[in-house]
Amino acid sequence: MPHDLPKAYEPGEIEKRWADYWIKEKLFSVPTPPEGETRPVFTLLLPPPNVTGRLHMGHMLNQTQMDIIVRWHRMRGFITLWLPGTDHAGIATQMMVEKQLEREGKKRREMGREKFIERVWEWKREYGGAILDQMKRLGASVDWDREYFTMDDNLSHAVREVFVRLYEQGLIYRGSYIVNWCPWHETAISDLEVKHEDVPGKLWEIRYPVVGTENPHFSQNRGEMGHPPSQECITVATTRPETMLGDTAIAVNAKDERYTHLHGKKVLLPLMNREIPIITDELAQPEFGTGAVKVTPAHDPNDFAAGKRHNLPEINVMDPRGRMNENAGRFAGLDRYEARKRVLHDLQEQGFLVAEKDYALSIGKCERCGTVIEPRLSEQWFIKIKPLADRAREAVESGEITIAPDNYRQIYINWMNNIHDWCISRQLYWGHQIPAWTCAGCSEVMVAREAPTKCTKCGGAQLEQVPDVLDTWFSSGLLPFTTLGWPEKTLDQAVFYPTTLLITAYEILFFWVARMIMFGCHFMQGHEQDAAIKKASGYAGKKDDSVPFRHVYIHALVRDAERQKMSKTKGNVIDPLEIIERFGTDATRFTLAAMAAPGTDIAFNENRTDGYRAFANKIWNAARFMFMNVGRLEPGLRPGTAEGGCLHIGVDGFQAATLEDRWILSRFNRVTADVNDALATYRFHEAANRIYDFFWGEFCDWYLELIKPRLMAEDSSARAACGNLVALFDAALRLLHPVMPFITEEIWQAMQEGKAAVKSIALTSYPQADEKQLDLAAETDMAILQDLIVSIRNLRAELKVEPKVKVPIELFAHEREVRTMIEQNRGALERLANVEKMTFVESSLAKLAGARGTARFDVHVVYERKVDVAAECERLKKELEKIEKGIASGERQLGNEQFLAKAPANVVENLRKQRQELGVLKEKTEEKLKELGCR
RNA sequence: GGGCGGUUAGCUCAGCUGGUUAGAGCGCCUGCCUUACAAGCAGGAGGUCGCAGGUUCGAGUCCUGCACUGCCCACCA
Repeated sequence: MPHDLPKAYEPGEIEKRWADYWIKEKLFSVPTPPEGETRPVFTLLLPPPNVTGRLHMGHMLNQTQMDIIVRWHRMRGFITLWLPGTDHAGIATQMMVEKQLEREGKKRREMGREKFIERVWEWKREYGGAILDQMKRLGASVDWDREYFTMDDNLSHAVREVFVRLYEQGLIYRGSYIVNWCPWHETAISDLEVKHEDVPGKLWEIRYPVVGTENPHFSQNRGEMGHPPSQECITVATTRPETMLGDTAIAVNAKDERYTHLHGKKVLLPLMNREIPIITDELAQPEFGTGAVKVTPAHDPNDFAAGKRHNLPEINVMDPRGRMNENAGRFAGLDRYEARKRVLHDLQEQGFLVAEKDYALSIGKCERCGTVIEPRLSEQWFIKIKPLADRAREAVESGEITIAPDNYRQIYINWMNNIHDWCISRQLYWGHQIPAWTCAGCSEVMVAREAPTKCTKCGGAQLEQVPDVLDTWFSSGLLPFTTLGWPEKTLDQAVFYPTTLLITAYEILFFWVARMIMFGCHFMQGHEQDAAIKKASGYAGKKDDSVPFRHVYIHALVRDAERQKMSKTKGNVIDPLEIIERFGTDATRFTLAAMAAPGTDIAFNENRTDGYRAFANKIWNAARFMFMNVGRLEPGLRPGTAEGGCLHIGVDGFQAATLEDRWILSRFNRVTADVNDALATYRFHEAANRIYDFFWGEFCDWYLELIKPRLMAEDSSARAACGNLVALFDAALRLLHPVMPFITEEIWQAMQEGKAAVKSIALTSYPQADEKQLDLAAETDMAILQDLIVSIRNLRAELKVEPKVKVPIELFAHEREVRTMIEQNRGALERLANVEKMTFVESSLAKLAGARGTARFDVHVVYERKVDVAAECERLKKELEKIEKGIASGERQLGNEQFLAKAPANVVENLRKQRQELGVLKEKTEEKLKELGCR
């Protein structure tokens, strides 16, 4: 194995090389398993990034977590499928191409649908792969052979099938309703795509004269805004005065006595000079404002509902671009805001404007372009959501799907309970066109799998497909089964569906996760009951399940170092590729993993990444140290096979010959148990930190230092140490691999010298803890030895012993076994504490200057340099204070009968032991204080 | 208007079901190029765990209130 690594750790070159290798060798491709396959299956669907996307930190966190989990499962023997793909992202992509066209002076509508779509495909072919290329740099171990695009033929076919089935089941309907309309995109968008923003605004009060009345206060009204009319008026308030042009009623509450006398009368709509009725409806609440409200059914959802109740006309006064249309009289053609100004001006001039008040309002904006949403009446397609949502809620309530962290479970359930019908049609070109055709003759609308040739109603042959396309989330909601071949019945579905896990950001819990659950539960009901598939797949015992996945893990948001949400407008976006360029993918991945405590957002701080690059460098140099020694002592030595993931004593070349061997083996098993445990519950930070502490703080700081003397001996014990080193290093690399795939691959491959049984460390076994390899005695002894070494280093520092000078020490051990243990590890002690001569004495040394006492031993550094008495006194006093505090609290508890009665035995036992040790320490410390003459 | 989270060392954060004297990294101070690593090694300083109550033998951890802060959801003119 004398494989020399370059002296400097340079992640860039290494990472690029292995990322290419993994793809070229198709290491993570998962063919449909053969008949009779019995290994457990792990399936994960990559949340498809938009084709227009550029990799950001959120993606990277998401992918790091997924890749960790995926690699971990693969190494534990699961058939592990991670399915990648991209989303056609209707609005986003169309916008991108439209902007491109704009620069050429072209417009989408002028170009026409077909040409435009062809243009989008061109764009997609050219730029659409960017985000997946960026993913490759992250090391994501996805199956590239199965890469999909949501507009692929097979997926589009599935989308049509789903649409038709839902329509046939009465779960899709079409109609004119108020939708969120984006005047910039000129399309409807769903509730979820509207972002609300609180802004200071105005509330205008307008009065509508009641037909056939006199204003009793006519004369007194002079002096108000404008010239008041001579009739009695009803005053209403609005934040969108331009919509008054489409008013078709005034509503008052039936219980509101102020207006009883006006029931059944009409008002004259100002500016439009249209008579509209006064209706009684609960829409008007007596407590609010004047208690009267204008009703504009075509521009407000509440008014729309009231309009339906009273059979009011619906007058749409705006066109798709947010300009007033022909229904707006002389305001036609004006932009809605210009119209607002003019309307207000005219109202005031004519005496109808009563007041203008400051008012805090929440306005909805299009999440993509920021244009203020116009609630607007239009014909759209909807999914009747309740039946789907009920089942989707149940799937989570029943535990068929788990959602972690737990609080998101309730959020999900609440949302499902308050859900509204989903508007799925978009007035875009780019997307899955709705499989519905309109007859030019009789206007009949037909939904069908293939284009019909003649009208089912009138027989006419002039049919045109409905121009609308489907909401992007409609198709992505189907991915868990459509990517596995649905609507055909496939072996892939039987094997890989339900997928195992979904890891995603909170942001798309409703957009995507909820929709997948609804669609999955609906369409995959009973899929596993297909006997033929079941038999062929060999998965007969698989739990029946229609859900798209069994577990959902919601990860945190990545913020900037100041905890601000990253956004382009703020200009605080951290580019992961730039971070990777500077610190390496491994260090960046490690940062994200180490900071990903469930439930809390991550403030990305590159200082941390810098620290983890240092960690990678540490590993690198430890490897160089290993190679140096192995090359010298045991060339040709390679790690064992590590079948089953354990560190096999003997088989894998590890021999627990010495204290440090027993200790490191025990510690390795502990860290292994902890890491496996942490990953099982998505505690990525814990997994990462445990490995970090083990590798650096135990393996490098202590184990490597401890075996150096053995390695230098050049005899059989040196070769044994070599064997241990290789076995441990190999195991540690496997443990770390899911988090830092590149550096572990590089070193592992070097260790294998091209003779490995498998093509990558990714295909080896993950370490599993073995309880039999835990060694409490070794851990206790090692702790004492470490304590002793640190104590001596401490004393040396206090005595200001020159770093290079070896000092003699005197030791007193309270117990014979401790003395024996120390004697047996004399070499280690002398080396690590820079000791030259060790002498045991028979009585306490604690009170001597240059000495330190613990409950187990006293150690005295023999050195003539005068102790700094004042500093020593200071330190001792502080320590004594601490000890006394400890004793006091221990005493308090141990003297408390309730405590003795109620606390668990081990707690009491530990406290007693601790109390006793503190007693010894206190005595020693006091004695020493006295000896030094401290006051 | 509802709901959820955060507040622990100078900074960034751990601390899972309450149990020894609350941890890490970075930064800071002191000393070292000790033959894997100065991207390193050794040692050190630094915290009344937001505030006030309560439950408990025992609270950073559970409960209540308050303060500050962030996020999500909501068709009130």
